[in-house]
Amino acid sequence: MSEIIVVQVVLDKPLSQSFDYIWSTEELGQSPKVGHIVEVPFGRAIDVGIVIGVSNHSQYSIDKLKNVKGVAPLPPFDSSLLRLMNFASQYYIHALGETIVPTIPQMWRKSADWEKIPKKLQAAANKKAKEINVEAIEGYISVEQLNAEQAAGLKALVDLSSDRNFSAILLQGQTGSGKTAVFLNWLATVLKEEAAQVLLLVPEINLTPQLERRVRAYFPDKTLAVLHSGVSEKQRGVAWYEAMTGKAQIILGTRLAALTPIPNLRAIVVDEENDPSYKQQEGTRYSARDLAVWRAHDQKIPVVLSSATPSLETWLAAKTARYEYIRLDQRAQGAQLPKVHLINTRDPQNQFSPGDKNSPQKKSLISKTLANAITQNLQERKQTLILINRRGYSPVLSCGACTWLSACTQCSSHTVMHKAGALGKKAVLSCHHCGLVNPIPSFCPECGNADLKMLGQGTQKLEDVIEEMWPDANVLRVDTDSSRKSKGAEVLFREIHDGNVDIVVGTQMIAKGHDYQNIGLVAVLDADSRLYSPDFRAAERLFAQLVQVAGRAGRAGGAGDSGGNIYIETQYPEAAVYQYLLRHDIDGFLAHTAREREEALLPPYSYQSLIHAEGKTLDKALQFLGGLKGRLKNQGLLSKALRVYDPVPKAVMRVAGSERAQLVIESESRKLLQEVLEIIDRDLRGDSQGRISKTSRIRWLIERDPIAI
DNA sequence: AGCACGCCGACT
DNA sequence: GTCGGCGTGCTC
Repeated sequence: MSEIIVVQVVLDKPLSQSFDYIWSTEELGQSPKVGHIVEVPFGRAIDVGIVIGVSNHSQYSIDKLKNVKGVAPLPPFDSSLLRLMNFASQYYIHALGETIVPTIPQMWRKSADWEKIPKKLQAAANKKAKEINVEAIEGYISVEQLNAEQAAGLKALVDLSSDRNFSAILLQGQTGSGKTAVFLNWLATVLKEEAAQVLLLVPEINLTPQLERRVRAYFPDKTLAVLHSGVSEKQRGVAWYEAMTGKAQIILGTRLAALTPIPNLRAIVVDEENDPSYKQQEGTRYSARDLAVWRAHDQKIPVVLSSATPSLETWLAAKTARYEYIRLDQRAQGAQLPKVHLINTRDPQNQFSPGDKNSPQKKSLISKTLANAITQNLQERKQTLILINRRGYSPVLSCGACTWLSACTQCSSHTVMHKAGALGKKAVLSCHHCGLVNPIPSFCPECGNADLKMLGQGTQKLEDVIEEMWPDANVLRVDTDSSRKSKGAEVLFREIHDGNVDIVVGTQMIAKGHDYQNIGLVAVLDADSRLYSPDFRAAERLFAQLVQVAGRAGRAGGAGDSGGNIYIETQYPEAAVYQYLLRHDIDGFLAHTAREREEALLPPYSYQSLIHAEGKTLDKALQFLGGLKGRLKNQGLLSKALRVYDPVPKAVMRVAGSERAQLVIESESRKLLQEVLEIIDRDLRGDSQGRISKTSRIRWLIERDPIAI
């Protein structure tokens, strides 16, 4: 009888250990390899897991071991991918199985599907062959079409990446400076190597069919694998397979693509690297941007971080020569930077007075100065984009007689009024935190008064106001509600692009990566509201968003074109974020922010971590974290070098019925922080089942490098 | 995490 | 009498 084979398998459970199984080579038809995706019985269920070790003995009694039931018809994960997964698991303090399994597309997680897979792959291949023939017709943008600056940027990139070594490169340039053309041309040089594969990461909302088409047009003879949550499960499964088997040369996707197996990976691009959507906010809370840099370093390949407004982390690294630095400062094709106008809403001159003609019936966020500018822009037959960061009709309903405000029964937040037709047939109150939708009461639930008023305004109400102020204009609303109703945002963007719309009202969604041709004016109505957040990154995020929307204006660049205008309504025009924007001084703003952070010892001058706690009552959550802090203190772990703050309630303290608190830990030493987080993990696990404390019934979570505090 | 097992409270 | 609450322990 041949020797027994035991494999260690990790599963998608919050358990740090692996489980041993018998591997029957005879039954499974192959010998085991680390990285195999397998199906195993676990408890009374059948689960999918990853082989992380092979041996011929077990700590566990052999006769209690169960057999591996099946192996996925896939090559095993290679060692470099497993290194990446191991790193992510350790760094983000999440079990290995929980880190790996969710990155596997559904179709490869069920053995029932495994048999059907050859057929599916063939069908997909046939379909693809047809598509490519159509798309190859589109234009191929060659090196020759780059301007001098772009060509120099491309040459610098090629030079930096020619020696098969790690380098991280910041490619910084304004919207319209041609960053995309530069890095696509660079990727083309990398792809001259026959089997080479490249990874192109884009933020969530940027991965549009438009961009996909552009990439396809650049690389008509390469296979493209597109990975994001929007593509169907089946397509995702096929794309992932093509990436993993080397069939696809270009892997284009959102953050989840950062963890795709890519055996011949030669280069990575992270587009709009500062975008917050690179940070996963559930499960293993990784930063795809950071993992991309780690992966490039581990595999000794170049990674390009591209942005108009780099994150402070990246910008400082480039300034201090830890990263390479390539800049594109010209706006291509003679397009000018838009002129920035700050409208001080506290100045009565800017506001409507009751007698003004054109004054809206309803009280509106649109100031007189802005209204005049919009009227003029309409007369010039250019499109207007109006941004307001609030979905719905009215952010809160209030009682005219008492102090009642519409609030969610499950969360500590107000419920937003949505107009009839937006979320259902009738107008409703909806909670944007838990999704709860309730009918609108006819009377105040507190005092019975029937006079309920709407406070403030969202996209829906603004749409009404605009239709009233400019009755002849075609108005289109673009937000998650309206794009869900029609067939996705793409249809709406098409409308704008085709010039069927005069005024667009929408959330930040409309600012992302779309090349509108005829926007003469962009207005931002509630910019200040984004500064009220206690999060120290609020200004940095607002600045990046404003630069991005400003980039939407004045792309037409026709002869004698004024280059577009952006109007920002604010009560604080003197605030740094607006003043630097006024001068288009991105580096000035980043330098200013860097000084502030350095003084306060905030990231990137320190590293942070967050311990989340969630339970039945706020007190219990706070006590739980307080207890943890006490134990850390007793162990002598608190110091000037490792600061543990007091537990505090979260900004939205109550969500879906449970109450939440958090605790911030901060250190200048990444290593020290890591060590302490591992101690905390062990401490909390000691009294927990998975991630729920046994004694206090508190659900807890350690988050590394949080982006919102 | 899921799930079974087990021990106390108000109900057809 | 029992249905079901959730505290406790286990999963190779």
